[in-house]
Amino acid sequence: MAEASADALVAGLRRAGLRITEPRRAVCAVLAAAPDAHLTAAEIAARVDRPVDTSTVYRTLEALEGAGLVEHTHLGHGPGVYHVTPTPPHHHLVCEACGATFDVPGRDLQRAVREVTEPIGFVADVTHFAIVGRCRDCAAPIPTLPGDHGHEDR
Amino acid sequence: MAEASADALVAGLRRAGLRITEPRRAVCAVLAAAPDAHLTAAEIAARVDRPVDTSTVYRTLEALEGAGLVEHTHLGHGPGVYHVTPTPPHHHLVCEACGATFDVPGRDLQRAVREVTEPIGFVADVTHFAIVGRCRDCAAPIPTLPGDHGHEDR
DNA sequence: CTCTCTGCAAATGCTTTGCAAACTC
DNA sequence: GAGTTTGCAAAGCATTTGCAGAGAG
Repeated sequence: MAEASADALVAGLRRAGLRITEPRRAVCAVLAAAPDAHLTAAEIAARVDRPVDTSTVYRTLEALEGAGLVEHTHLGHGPGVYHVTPTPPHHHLVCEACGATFDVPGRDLQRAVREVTEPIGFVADVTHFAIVGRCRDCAAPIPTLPGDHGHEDR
Repeated sequence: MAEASADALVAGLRRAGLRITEPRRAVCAVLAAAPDAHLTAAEIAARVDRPVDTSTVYRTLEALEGAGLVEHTHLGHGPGVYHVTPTPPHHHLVCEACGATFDVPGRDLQRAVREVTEPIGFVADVTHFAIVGRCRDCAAPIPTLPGDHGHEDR
């Protein structure tokens, strides 16, 4: 088991003066079990052992986020994804074609972003939104198809 | 500046083999009238002179986007925003506190992003998602400086 | 025992879709 | 006239909210 144990998340909730319940424990367990994954609220609800209502999942995630234990991000047009707050800042890349996601260290990006945003006094949170594009497998092939604009989404 | 006139948008639709209708003309006019704004589909529907159904607005925007004349972006948790494709690639900054949006040239950012994404063969579209954070007024304990940059839309 | 949290159901906001009629080419 | 497009209405998702009862402290 990793450092970001379910217990740590539960402890964080307790520290925030919130009550510890079975549904909350279960959500924490799911998050802790996949510290590197990007899970939607629905996925979390599905992975939980005992049935937990979607609204409870959202409320729990909201509580965890408020305590700084969890972050949520938008990886595309779909639902938001949640994950335990990572120690090192990182950025998300999402392939708009196949939906694959990649984590990249935010160090270099953070520096570059700061160069652009600092002049106007903007403090950026690089981790919150993803950069979309196309991964290696989806980018190169199919240069031009006859009569096709190549704009398949979804 | 390349005036993104309504006629240019209409011409683009025609070039794409699509039909020119009053609703489409009207949507093009609204977009052309605010080339630097980020409009939601609902806002476009509201600004149009003759009543145009929301679904038609979406379908028209989809057509314009497919023709490369319009882009849409997610500036936060809310609805997506649309604007005419700008000549120079640029990026969006959104203040999570006051909602102000800023455009920054994407040149430097694009380069930095490429450094990070190229090793894994990822082709990024930097313009699609916004970077959230806090603008000078909402973030800085620093007193106000003269010569503010950035412009508010929305 | 008190007050928070849960589950259910219904509501909300954004976007998409089916279909017959209207319109463009 | 043929094939797109439109408007309308309704369906889909993701997310939020009201409320009575269950459970934590």
